[in-house]
Amino acid sequence: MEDTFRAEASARLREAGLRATGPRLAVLTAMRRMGGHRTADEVHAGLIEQDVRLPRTSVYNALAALSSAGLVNYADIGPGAAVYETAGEWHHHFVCRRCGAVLDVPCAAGGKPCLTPDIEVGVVEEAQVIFRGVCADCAASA
Amino acid sequence: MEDTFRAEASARLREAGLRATGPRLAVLTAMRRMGGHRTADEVHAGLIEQDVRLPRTSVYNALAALSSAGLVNYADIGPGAAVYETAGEWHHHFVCRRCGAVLDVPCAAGGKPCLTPDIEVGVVEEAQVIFRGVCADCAASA
DNA sequence: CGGTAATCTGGACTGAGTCCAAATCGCGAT
DNA sequence: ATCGCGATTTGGACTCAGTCCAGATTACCG
Ligand SMILES: [Mn+2]
Ligand SMILES: [Mn+2]
Ligand SMILES: [Zn+2]
Ligand SMILES: [Zn+2]
Repeated sequence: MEDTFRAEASARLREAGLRATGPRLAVLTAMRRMGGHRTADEVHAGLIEQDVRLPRTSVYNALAALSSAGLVNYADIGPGAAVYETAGEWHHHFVCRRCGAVLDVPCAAGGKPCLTPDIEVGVVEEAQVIFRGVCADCAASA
Repeated sequence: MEDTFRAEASARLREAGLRATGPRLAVLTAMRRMGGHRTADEVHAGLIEQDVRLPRTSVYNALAALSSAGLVNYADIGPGAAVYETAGEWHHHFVCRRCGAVLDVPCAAGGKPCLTPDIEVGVVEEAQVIFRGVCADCAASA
């Protein structure tokens, strides 16, 4: 199970023209174990906790590679804050201005409808939708 | 003209429950003069160039206030990169991964399903859409 | 005009993200 | 299996946008 998981990941990395290296598989495994939205440093800490010693820089490198291979999704949550999550159903994010919570927001039309701007700007590779506001919990306690 | 501009801005700040202070009006004036998408530090530099001495922190404070008053728009362009622009027609942005260019993308008002989440997450105050890819110029020279 | 709370200031600080050159490793070719 | 080379990792230092704080100022109300 763990092995088939790593084998599949390796295959997908190579499909993307990337090498299936130790750090990349380690990061992916850690992310699957931790789940949810994680910052690069949280992933790093998670690895250390499991006695998987890996330089912080390598985590950044691995995340970039995994992201470009489509194995993890990247979400820019605000200045100086980015989170990663294992790639699943495409969705958007809601960020609470008060508590910083990040909530998943299903994409209304399914697929990636937002990938098509109304004007010709170039090759659009991804569209990120971020809702900002106050989450239900914070709104309640105010 | 310059005076009516400042008077209007003052009024709009007060409408938003904010004080019409020197730094805020100075920043807004500088942004109008410079135009386009500007980082906080570019605004700061622009002010210095006009012999308007203002601490960097104050520019950040002013931009936050102007943003919450709706006089300038804020766009999160990537980790550690945010740009501001004088508020006009609401629109989205395309960011080129190669050259970093930021292009305006008109918002097909109402046409984009993603602008309204279809689950209850809380009070949504804004939805930001960021397209990432390779701009036409960069695509041509490759 | 004061009084007062909002805002400004200057400076130090934080920490996510980046950069680089030497060492290592994955993998296609032999 | 083994080799060779280019992709990748590593460790460490570094950058610099953004934040934080406490004392000085200032806008605005009565
Ligand atoms: Mn998510
Ligand atoms: Mn714009
Ligand atoms: Zn919240
Ligand atoms: Zn470009």
